[in-house]
Parts: sequence; C-alpha cells; structure tokens
Amino acid sequence: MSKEKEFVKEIADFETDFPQWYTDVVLKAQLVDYGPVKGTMVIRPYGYAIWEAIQKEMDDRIKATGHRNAYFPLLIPYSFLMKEAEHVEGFAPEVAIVTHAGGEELSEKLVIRPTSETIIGQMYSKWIQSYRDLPVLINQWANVMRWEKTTRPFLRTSEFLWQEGHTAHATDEEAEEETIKILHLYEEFARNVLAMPVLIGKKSEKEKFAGAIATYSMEAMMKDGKSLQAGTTHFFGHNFAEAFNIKFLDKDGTHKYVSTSSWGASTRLIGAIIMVHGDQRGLCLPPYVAPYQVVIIPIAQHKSGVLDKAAEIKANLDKAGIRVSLDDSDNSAGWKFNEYEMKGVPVRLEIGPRDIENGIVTLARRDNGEKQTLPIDSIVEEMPKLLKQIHDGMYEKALNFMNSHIKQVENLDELKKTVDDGNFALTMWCGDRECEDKIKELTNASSRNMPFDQTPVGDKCVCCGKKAKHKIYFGKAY
RNA sequence: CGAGGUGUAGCGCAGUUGGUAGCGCGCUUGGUUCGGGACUAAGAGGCCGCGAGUUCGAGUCUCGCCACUUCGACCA
Repeated sequence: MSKEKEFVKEIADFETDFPQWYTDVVLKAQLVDYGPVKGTMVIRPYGYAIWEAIQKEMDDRIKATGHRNAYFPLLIPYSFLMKEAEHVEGFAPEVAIVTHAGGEELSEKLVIRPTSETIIGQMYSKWIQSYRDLPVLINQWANVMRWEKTTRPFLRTSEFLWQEGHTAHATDEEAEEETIKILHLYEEFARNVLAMPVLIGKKSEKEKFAGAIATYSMEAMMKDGKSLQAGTTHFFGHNFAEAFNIKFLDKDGTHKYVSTSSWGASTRLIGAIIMVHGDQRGLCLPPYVAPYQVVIIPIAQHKSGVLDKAAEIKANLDKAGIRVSLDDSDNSAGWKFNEYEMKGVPVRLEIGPRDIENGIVTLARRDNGEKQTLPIDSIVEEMPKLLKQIHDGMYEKALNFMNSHIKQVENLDELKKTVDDGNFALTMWCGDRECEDKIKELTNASSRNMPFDQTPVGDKCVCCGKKAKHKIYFGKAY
C-alpha cells in the first residue's frame, strides 16, 4: 500500500463512518482539543481563526442593519429563569448552577446563562419607558452553557460561543418582521461567506424555542444527508415582555407591552462548514473564512533563492490583503501537501528551482484538486479572482448536492425510505402534533422547517391523509 | 439513568501460566535527502487510572472506587 493510501486511512472513511470522520478531522486539523471538563472543547488557534473570520463578517452585517453590540453578565439569578413558564421548562434541565462564591453558600443560586433572554429582559424593563426608546436593537457576542448529555465538538458542546441578538419593538408586526429580516441575513451570510446553501423557513410548534410564539431556522444539509440547524430567529410577541414587565408609554398615552425577538448563530457554523464541504482528504474551507487562503510550499528550499522568492511572494500577497502562510519548516514537501489539504487551505502555491527559472509557480486548488501554473508577476492580481471562483464553485457544488437530495414524498413509506437514504423529504402536513410525533417515532426524522413559498406539492397529510395545511421538510438531524 | 467497552511513554497500542516495562508513530541530536507523508545512526521519555487484598513476588488474580468512551434514553 502506498504511503498516500495509508495517510487517507488515518482519517475514518468518509462514506461509511461519517461521524468518526468528522471527529478525526476536527482533532487532526487542530481546530480543537477536548477540554478537561467533559463536553467542553478547547478551540485551538487554527479553529479560532475561522471563528474570528465568521465573527467579523457576521458583525459587519448585523451592524449594517442598525444593531449595536453590548455585553450582559454571565451569571443570571435563578429567579429570572423562573419567570417565563415555557422558558424555564425548556432550559431548567440543562443549566449549570453556581451555589457557592466567596467561600460561602449563596442566598440565591446563580445560573450560568444558557441564553440571555431573561437577563436582557430584566434590563430592557428598566431601559424602555417611551415609544421614543424603541426599537431597541442589541447584539452580544458571548459564551453560553448548556449541560448536554452527549456532545460533539462544535455541533453540541456544553459551552459554546455565539452571537445573540435581542430586540424590542412597539408592535408585534415589527418584531416578527425583524425575525424574518435576520433570517434572510443569515441565509445571505451562509451563501456569500460560508458557500453554504440553506433552507429557511418556520419551525413547527414541537420544534420551536422554549418561550417563543414562532421560531424560524436555516437548515443546512450535511454530506451524509442529515440536517444541521445552523441559525435560528425567534418571535416572542409579549411573552417575555409580560414576564419581565417591559412596558412603554405609547403616543396615544397608554402603557403597552413591547414585542421582542431574539436570534443566534454559534460556533456550530464551523461544524456545518466541515460537514458541508469536507471530503476524504479532510477539511475544505470556504475562502472567505479560511485562516490562510493561500499556503506557499517551497520545494528544495535549501537551494539558494527558493526561500527568498517564496518570502517575496508572501510579502506581495500580504500587502494585497490575502491571508497567506509560508511553510519553511523542514518537513518534506509531500508531507506539507497533505497537511494543508487536511487543514483545508483553499490554494497551494508550490515554488521550486524549476519554477523560479521559468518565472512561474505551480498552483493547486483544494476544492477540486486542479493544478495549473501561473506567472509569478500575476499572482497578486489573479488571487482575489481565483478565491471568488473557488467560493462560487463550492457553493454550486453544495447546492447541487442539496437539491439532488431533496425528494418529494406522499406517504410514510416513501418518507422513511427517503430519509433513510440520506435525503430530506419535502411533503405536506396537516399541522397536528400527533402526526409529527408519529413520523419521528417511525422514521427517526424530525420536521425541519416550513418554507415561505408554500406552493402545495399535494393536498393530503403525509401521515394521516387528512387535508394538509403546510408544506414542510422532514429529515434526520444532528 | 440503562447496557457494553477501555484505562500501560506525548499519541496509538502489545504485554502469554503471576517472575527485569515493550512496539509503532512522534520528540531530541548528527549525516544523507527534498516536485505528493524520505533514509540512516545515536538518544531522551513510565506512580502500568486510584485504593485495598492474595502472594516470596502483581501491569497480570480478587474486591472497591474513579475517569473516559460506544450505543440507547435525553436535548436547541
């Protein structure tokens, strides 16, 4: 067996053992390490750099829609969590609680935030007095903790990083409009930054957020045909306003409850990138979030001039704002090729004595494996165009994959077969919780969401056969 | 919480009937290499998960505990 095949064997087989492949890649590409506390992960510099790129792009978009960043405390009085009935029911089983501090038992237990609706609601009740104070549009970048029973790096960890937006509005219409506006922001972000196609729509009652009137989500399809909820937005109406007494004096001189929304996207997006774009060789990072967009591998670097030329190319790309790394370690060139392919670097430039003689570099694309040569003089000019091409190619490929794995179904047998084969099922549903539960029990698939385009694909519920109310996606999920 | 599995070098593992602690990778140093995971020589590295017991003697046998892990169950 060749060395190359042995290497490939080191990562679990992509086709047959996708979960293990995922874990291998996450650890071997040095995105994370397991933390000493069960269920936590240490995000290593290479993984964190992806998060920083996501943060920057997302933050720009959030601010462009008029939101501002703020920060609220990590610890929340236990009583706050208790104020909204559904919310406490949803989150109580998975919160971590601080009982002691300063060497004494606390008179009131403190919850480590699983999400910040409650503490932000408390503050909004102080801050909001008049219709002139509205809307309040605040976002925070923070860590949260949910004590999950089983965990997987990025996809479900006890502690994770996210942005959570919390808004308060004068009317329900305005608040719901906000949740849908942000959902579209998420979709645009996934498409243009992560090269990741998603399905957006409304969640069922069963799947919605604890305490919400309506929850919307973007669902991405992983390479094994399972779904990952990659971002959600929630419309609360008066639920939290009543629980936290958030009222304003309106123009007509009467006190009214505000209407609130919240929305979040987390480090789970990194897991989505891995499972949407990865392949048997490892990660394949979308150019706009890749910590290094280009890696330069000098060949026979001990020969005079090679490292100098490589450094010169790096300096020029640096100047042009391209994220670039030069690996001048004394590992062999072949080792480096495999290393950076596993780490998902979009573009590799090889520069050796032969290239220098000819005034060219050899260029290899991670996304499709194509190799070409490029005059050294044109690298800086060509690189942004190439990165765009790679991004577009990756989106196209993922979109084709998703579209070819969505099947219309009309009955339970078809639904089961479809999701078992690694597809999403698009179908009609009567809207009853009973049918949804039955589908989950029979097929292990859950409802994903109901698209905004509700053009029917039938008139009978896939489960009970009665008149259908909603067009909806079902799929197995992470 | 239920059922299984595993704890031995940084990582992955072997260790027979109880008798000096091993292998591969990685790491350090030197030499030869360098266009798809190079070769070679010499090194460093151990509380065998923790605690009790049996024994002349325990990585190995017995009991207890702890941790991790897989599959369920649970779950934004």
